[in-house]
Amino acid sequence: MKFSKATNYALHTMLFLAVVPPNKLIGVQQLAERQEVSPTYLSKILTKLVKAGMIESTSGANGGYRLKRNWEEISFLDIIHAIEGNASLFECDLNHGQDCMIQKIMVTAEEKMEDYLRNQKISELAKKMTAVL
Amino acid sequence: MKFSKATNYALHTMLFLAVVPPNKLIGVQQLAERQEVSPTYLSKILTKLVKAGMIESTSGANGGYRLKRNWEEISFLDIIHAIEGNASLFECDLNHGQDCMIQKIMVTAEEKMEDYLRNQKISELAKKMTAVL
DNA sequence: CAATCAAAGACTTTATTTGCCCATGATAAC
DNA sequence: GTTATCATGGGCAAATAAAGTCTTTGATTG
Ligand code: SF4
Ligand code: SF4
Repeated sequence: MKFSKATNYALHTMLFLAVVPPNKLIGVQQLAERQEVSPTYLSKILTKLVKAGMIESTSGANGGYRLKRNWEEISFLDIIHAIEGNASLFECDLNHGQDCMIQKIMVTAEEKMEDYLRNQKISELAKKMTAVL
Repeated sequence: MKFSKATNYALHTMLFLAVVPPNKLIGVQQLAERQEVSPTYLSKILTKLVKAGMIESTSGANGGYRLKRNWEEISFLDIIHAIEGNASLFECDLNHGQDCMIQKIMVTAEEKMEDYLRNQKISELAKKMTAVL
């Protein structure tokens, strides 16, 4: 029960892209260096973000990644789901019907966390961070 | 990022012990059968609960497990922490100081979930379940 | 066409979880 | 006291998941 490193990398990447000059293309190498992770591994994570429609990529020389138009609305939860999937944190094999109280409690607990993360937009965090500089 | 099966087993066991006649000793075999898990594995989980002070065990013939005196106060969160540990769900290698906004958001999110789970006592859930019978 | 860069698939390594086996120790019944 | 029962503990094996590597392909720039 831990967030994966992949999620960590995705959050940092998104935040970095949100702070950098808009529409500027950033290569995977530069992103990987900052986070001390191998470019090939980070590449896979970035591809997930592309498929989730959060960033777009440009191949070829001077290519790289940048945020998509709707990026202001992207939340922490969006990023986490893009990497970790949408499955529930709690699952049981013997499914005794939908009115199981244990499941209800566990699912509700997860939703408490998700409700908060859904309201944390990277755009707002980026604003706060640039204000500090 | 998922709750382990061990946590699942622990929750079910605690709830079962809360529904059963008080002070009655239940052996690991009976607990394991209900949950379709091997007794040997469940045994290790139960030992964790014993060490966490939530249940007590009696060796020898007719031995088994039962809840401890303060069991009415035990919450879902207590059980989860007993099994999964107390470490934060989000951790980064490069620790850039305690005022990192990413960490703050992730830790706060986790606390939202924990706040809810802390208020879900197994005693109250047991009450509701016996009311249904 | 040559250099650069993302995408994708196959693969290896590492870590964690889950589960089993067996020896040990405690307790009750006989 | 001997035997049956039951928890505890260590070590080990299998299964699963996470993390990371390598290599090929294909797109774009210049
Ligand atoms: S009691 Fe609820 S959580 Fe447990 S196995 Fe049945 S449905 Fe799943
Ligand atoms: S920015 Fe925050 S979360 Fe990221 S590595 Fe630094 S301290 Fe950790």
